[in-house]
Amino acid sequence: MQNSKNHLKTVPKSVIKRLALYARTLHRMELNGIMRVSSKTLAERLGITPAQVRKDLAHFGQFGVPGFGYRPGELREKLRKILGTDRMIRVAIVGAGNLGKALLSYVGFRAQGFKFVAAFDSDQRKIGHIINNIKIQNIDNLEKIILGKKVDIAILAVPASKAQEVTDRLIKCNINAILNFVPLRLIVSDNVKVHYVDLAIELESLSFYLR
Amino acid sequence: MQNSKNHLKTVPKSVIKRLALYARTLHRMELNGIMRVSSKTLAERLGITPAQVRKDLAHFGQFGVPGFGYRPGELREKLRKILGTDRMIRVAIVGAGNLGKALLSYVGFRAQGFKFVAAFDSDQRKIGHIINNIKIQNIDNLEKIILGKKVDIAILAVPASKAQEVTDRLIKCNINAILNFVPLRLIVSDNVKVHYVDLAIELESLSFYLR
DNA sequence: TAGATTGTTAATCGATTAACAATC
DNA sequence: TAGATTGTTAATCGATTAACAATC
Repeated sequence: MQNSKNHLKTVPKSVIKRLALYARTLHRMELNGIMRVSSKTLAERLGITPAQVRKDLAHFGQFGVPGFGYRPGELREKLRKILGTDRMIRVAIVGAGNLGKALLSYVGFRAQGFKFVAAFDSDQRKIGHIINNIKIQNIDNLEKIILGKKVDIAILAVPASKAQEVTDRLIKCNINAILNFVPLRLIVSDNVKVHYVDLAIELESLSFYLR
Repeated sequence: MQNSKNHLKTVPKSVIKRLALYARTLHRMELNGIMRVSSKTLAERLGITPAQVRKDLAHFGQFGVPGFGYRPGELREKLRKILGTDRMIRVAIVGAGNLGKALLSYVGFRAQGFKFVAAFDSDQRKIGHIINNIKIQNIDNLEKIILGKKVDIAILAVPASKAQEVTDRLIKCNINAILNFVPLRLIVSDNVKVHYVDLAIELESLSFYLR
């Protein structure tokens, strides 16, 4: 019950996201030389309850010392192992429009241990350009290049009309994790994990709260 | 109980997001000439249950015809009224780095009835540039310009070190809806609504699912 | 009318919070 | 040891799903 792999089905996505938030916060504490943190302190920083912090961690084992709390560096290391971010994660991006290009040079990704290893587009005017040291390649060569580069995660930022077709091709290349920016539900088999980032929906739902 | 304004506190954010998804799906159906849709069909398109569709709508009133279903155009109009997207929403963006610039030209926003009316940066090399017809202005003039432009929503895409300060200034200009791309919890009063889009966390939590 | 599908209530499921014995 | 905080169980809360009478 210690190993994350047993939990693929049972641990809710919301818990996983919070684990990543804990890891980030712990990192900042580490950089500030903090040697000790309680679930109470960590929770305060994130606007949640201490019980939730402890409950989330309990999915994966015991990481604290009763009466003391947690050691930031230690806990962060364990969270990174659980999340699988204790190694470099190799990312390919499909679609080098404005959004794709911005993601390609997003410094937040590099800081967190992600590395772009390939970028694709179908537009001749974009192919060959180099952004953040990555050459934009012809999407016709997707399969050949992806299979050679050991890609872990694909980011999808293509026009909606191409999204499903590109997804199918990615999956044939054994990609089973996709971060999808296309406002469309992708049809994939159960072993493929898709996270949706829907920028328009975020804005639209905000407008509900305008006084 | 019909008016969305009464529900600001009681309707969960997840419901509001689904309403926006319903509106989008209904729009596509409309464009395809579909004159009638059941909660079952709508739910299938979105991968949820028909009961959830009906329950979500029930927060705001009765929109369907028993034995018949819903008229896409009609329901979409009502959802847009509830969401407040039946008018042009005016958006300002603070931070014109790669991400900011990409958002500024993101066509998905225009399609949904959002309009950028101002963009800001502190970098002299960016100030004065025009992107998507919007001139990037000196952030020193934030207050003056925002107050003149009736901004509804601000998008935050500045470096983490500036995020809280910029937020405080936006709120002083009566902005009470912020779409925040900075990986940091913003401190705001209760009447201000912040939606977080945390790109690094999305990627990190995906890596958990890598087989 | 018969069939279909709504709106709504009740049942279920899951996630969050509270409480506390264990323990450093 | 006394105080603090964990890990975990039980209680609460909220959201999702099922069921069905109402009704077009």
